[in-house]
Amino acid sequence: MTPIIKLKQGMPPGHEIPNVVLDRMGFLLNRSAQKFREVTEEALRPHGLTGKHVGLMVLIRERGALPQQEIGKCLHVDRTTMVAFVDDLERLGLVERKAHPDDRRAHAIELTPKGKDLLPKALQLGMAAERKFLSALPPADRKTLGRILKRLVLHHHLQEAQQAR
Amino acid sequence: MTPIIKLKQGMPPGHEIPNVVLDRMGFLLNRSAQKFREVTEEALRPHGLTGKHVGLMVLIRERGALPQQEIGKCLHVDRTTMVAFVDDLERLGLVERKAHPDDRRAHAIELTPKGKDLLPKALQLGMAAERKFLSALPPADRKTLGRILKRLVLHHHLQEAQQAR
DNA sequence: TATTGTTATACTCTATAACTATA
DNA sequence: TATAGTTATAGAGTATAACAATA
Repeated sequence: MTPIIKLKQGMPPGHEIPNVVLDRMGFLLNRSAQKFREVTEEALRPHGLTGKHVGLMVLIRERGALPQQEIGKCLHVDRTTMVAFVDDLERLGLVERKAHPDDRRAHAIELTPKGKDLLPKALQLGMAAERKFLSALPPADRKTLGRILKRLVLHHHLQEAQQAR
Repeated sequence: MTPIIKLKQGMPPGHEIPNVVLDRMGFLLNRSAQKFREVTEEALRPHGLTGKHVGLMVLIRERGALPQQEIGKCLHVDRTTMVAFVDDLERLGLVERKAHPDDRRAHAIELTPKGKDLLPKALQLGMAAERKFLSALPPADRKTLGRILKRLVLHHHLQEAQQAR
């Protein structure tokens, strides 16, 4: 005999996220960021890349060759962490540490031909993952989410830059 | 001589976040979640708590004594990770592992009087941190952000629950 | 003296595998 | 046989301290 009152589709009873938790911004942001990373990494894994790697390459494509710390300051990545990221990309043959023309301490990180070649494909995979991640939202909400988060992140970035002087 | 054209306030030249980066949802979500955690942890540090600890306590207050895995499923925390969280809170004297009435394998995690006492204060600190974090946004946007993220997180939670059968 | 890149190191967050005591 | 809790362990992600080369 099938029960007349159905359980909410696909939800094991008792494991719903309670509202006290769903109303906490920290929980929402953490879960969202975590899930997004999962989806993106799954999409980029065949190329041995993460979203951060792709972001780094996009930045270089837009700005031209940059020293590691310059990249780190734009992407909010520590200089010691930058070493590993650039190591990864260099090992994959996607970027190269060239000599910096004005400062012999610094490197100029450049995209290799292979990097320039792969980047559009990687970006495409990343954007497909993003669409998949946002698929539950109506298009207007996707745009709104981006707008609000952008404002929030810019605010805190600016604030930290002011404190750093 | 003061320059007539002022730099954008507080922004060291060249370290703006480029638009190619600001348009990536992964970057926005990661930075937001990371910054939120910073602000929250700063507020709760005097009590030796993180946002997750407070979330755990709130859940118990709402639902009553629960086994660790039950809590973990609501908060999306692995059972091995739950051990450490409950250890932390027990060490602080805020929760207690009681015997579960129906299952001698399981614990019933309860708030101690000290936990019940501290929780409102901890929640208050957490919410103040949240307000500080969101202060750059107009009130309507704060509400909208919560609504959109809630929908997103619920969608993925539901989807994972369906796949887990 | 300060800065770029580097290494070694450590800390947080999280998950996997294997164990124990129950069910 | 499966499950609740535990332990040991390992992997990401990130940061601090100290160092060499250079500014």
